[in-house]
Amino acid sequence: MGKSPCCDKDGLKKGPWTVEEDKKLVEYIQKHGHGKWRTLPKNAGLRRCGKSCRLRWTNYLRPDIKRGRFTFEEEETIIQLHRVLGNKWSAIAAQLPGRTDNEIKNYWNTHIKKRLLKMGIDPVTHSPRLDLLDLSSILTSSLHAHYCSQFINVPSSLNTNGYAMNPDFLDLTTTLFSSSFKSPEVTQNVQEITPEVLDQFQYSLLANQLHNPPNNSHFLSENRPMHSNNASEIPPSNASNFVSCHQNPMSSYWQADGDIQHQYMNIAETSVSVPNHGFDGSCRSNLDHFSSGHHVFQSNDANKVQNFGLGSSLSSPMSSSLTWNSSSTTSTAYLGGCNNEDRDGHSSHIMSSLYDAAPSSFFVNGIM
DNA sequence: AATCGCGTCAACCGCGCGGAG
DNA sequence: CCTCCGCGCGGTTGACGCGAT
Repeated sequence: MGKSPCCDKDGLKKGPWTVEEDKKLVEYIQKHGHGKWRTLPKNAGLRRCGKSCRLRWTNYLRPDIKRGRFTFEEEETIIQLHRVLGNKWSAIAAQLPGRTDNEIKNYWNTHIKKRLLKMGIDPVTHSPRLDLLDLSSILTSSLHAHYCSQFINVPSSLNTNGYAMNPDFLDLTTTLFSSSFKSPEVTQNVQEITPEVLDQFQYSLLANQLHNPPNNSHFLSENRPMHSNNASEIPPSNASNFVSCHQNPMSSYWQADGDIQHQYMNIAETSVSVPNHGFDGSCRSNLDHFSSGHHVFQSNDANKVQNFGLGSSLSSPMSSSLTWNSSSTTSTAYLGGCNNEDRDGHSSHIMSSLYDAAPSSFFVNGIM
């Protein structure tokens, strides 16, 4: 037996609501409360179906509806929750007072989803995928690459807080990629990354960051020796900068792991790999956190990374890391965060946020 | 000025779940 | 149990506005 329609469709109005209809609905609900949606339109004198009335009320007329653009914090929360909950819009909406599931769904589909895709992030799995990366748009900013590669300090316009750009950042990704991605064994759906591509990518990230600085982030540079790691150092001195920038305690946290402090980022994570000086190319990938056969770091050998590709999908990688050792340094790069430490105990951290266009807020802290 | 293409978002539609009888 | 009903959810549609041509 088929389900009976919620109401008789004949003679019922569809389409946009008029001011008059809104008024009738609001007045009725204020007087009698909502619920009984099937009978509500008749009682309220509306030629609409109950479903339409409910939708109009919950998505538009409800007094606690919040209007206006989504804030940074709201967007960040949506991304985080979507990563955990998927397309459970009502569950996500429950965490955002005044926002409706419909509004969040629309905003996701029209803004966030596109932005993630453009950045090479799979909006379903929240994993980095280079095959989704809109290199053309990113490389547009590589017109500035030459400019960016020539300076060490951030231009004065961005240097108001005395923060200087870490020059080593310019070498970071290229070294790792050129050391690790020479294998021809690039599987299907995995895009090979050449040093040239990476050069452009690396510089364009920087260029994009410099030309589109998110209003809530800073370039940071801080010489901070890390001779000892005790509880009092967690979070480290720069963590407060990060947290305050995002004003969302969910967005990052710190964790001690032996001699190295790890900085994690919970919002959609990206793959920012940070090789250090003296890197000898001996890598070890840590795939423990990956729950599917597709992974970002493909390892043919327990101790060496032969391929570094972006897999077709990742299922819920809560965090992932790439660890490598060289004669002088130990580094761990996280998707979304990185921590470097050399033999002398100096550390550097790189964080990326996916809030704006291509990784929008890099936190570059400390250099030996 | 007219047309086209695209982005946005309110509204619709179909489906499924849970409760009542 | 089974059926019906009310409701909520998520996917999709289509009207509208705006910028580009």
